[in-house]
Amino acid sequence: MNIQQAAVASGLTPDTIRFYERSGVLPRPPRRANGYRDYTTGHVHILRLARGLKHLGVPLKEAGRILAVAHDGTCGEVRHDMIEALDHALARIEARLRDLAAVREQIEAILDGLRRMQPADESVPGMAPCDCVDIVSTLA
Amino acid sequence: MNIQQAAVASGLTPDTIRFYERSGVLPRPPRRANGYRDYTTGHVHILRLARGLKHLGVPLKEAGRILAVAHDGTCGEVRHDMIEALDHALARIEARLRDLAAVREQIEAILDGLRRMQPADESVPGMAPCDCVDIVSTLA
DNA sequence: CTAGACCCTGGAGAAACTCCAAGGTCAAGC
DNA sequence: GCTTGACCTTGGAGTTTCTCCAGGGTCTAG
Repeated sequence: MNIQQAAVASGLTPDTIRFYERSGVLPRPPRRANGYRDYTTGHVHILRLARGLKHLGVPLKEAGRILAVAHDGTCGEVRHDMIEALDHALARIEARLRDLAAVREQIEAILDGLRRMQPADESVPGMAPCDCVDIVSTLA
Repeated sequence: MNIQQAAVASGLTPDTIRFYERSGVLPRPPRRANGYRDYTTGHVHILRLARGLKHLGVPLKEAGRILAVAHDGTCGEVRHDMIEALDHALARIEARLRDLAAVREQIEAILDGLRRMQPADESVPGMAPCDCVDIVSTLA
């Protein structure tokens, strides 16, 4: 699998993947005769985890350590520290899930306000700027 | 409420809040006689939304438009575009929630592997580096 | 009235991408 | 075989989004 396919499969971009590799965050995939990177489904698995850690705001340096364990099962770090890092990541995930649920509610409320505003002319985009102070300001 | 309190209440840092304000992403709060920014709970509400959008990776420019609607109910943009932007944000949230759940499973699997490794010497940190190839490599 | 913890602004620095130039590779169609 | 367009490579520059000072003012408690 070439880098483009790995990117699509993992939700990252080829540029990001190359950047991660350059930075030592990702394991280097083997190269084909022509020099192209050659990814396996195992690599994609790691790429997806990298993407998840990125979404959590885990610094690349720490992400690299976690990915190393996931990839070849060796932790250069002490096992105790590794477990701590992973527990930390888990806590971040829980907090983030709560966060996002709250944001979803906020956005749904705003959308609801906007939609109730002018139920007409839905089919006409490019209208004049709208003013919906009363409706949306009730959301605070 | 001063900027530090607003920061704690919203989960952002004072630096980030000032940066957002400088960038035109956040509404400018009133100032006290001494020049200090003075935040209300309404502002905190907006700050929290800003944090959520940041977590989603929404670019600041787009976040600014959404926050403007949430703050004073006016969309300088056309309503249709605004709804589109918010729908887009909602879709991002759903995808992100799925993402994080998957990452949680991945991390739990790795943790499980690490914990099963050496059930002894848990109380002794600072041990030699560990090697757990067999256990963790079964996770892929 | 002093010490410590805030606040302000402006600007430098860092982290994590993102894009581009210059050039090689490949698969499809003529 | 040859062209065309989409991919790949590297290295480096540019952008976004913070993050951290420096230098100075303000506030609260003892």
